[in-house]
Amino acid sequence: MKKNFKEQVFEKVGKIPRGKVATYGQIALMLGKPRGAREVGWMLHSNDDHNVPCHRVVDRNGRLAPNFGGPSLKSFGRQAFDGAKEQKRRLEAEGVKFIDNMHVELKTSIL
DNA sequence: AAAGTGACGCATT
DNA sequence: TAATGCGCCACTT
Repeated sequence: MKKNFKEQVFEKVGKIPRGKVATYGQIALMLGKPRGAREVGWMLHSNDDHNVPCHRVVDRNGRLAPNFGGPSLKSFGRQAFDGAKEQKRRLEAEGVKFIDNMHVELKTSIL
């Protein structure tokens, strides 16, 4: 259980204001790693701290992380993505607008 | 230590 | 919401 990177990632994600989302790439950029997008998402899946609103983190297209469509997939099925429905509802509750069932308005990104 | 892995990003097909 | 391949960086075994 290292720290460093994860800590930084969590901090950035935790700083995302309510009603906004951030992309892995942007977070990575903030950490000084323009190509570290993967690592950002990785920390989240590896650590999935319930204090970190992973659901506010989307990919560069504004799409949410792959939910694998159902809780049957033990791979993730975490509180972060309890299900596309759940996640969408959650983000909408915070003021994030969806352009599709899986896409949020990138205009709502922190950048 | 080396290889494998991965919730991405971008170019190409 | 194409799919595939390559690159990047950190973590695990």
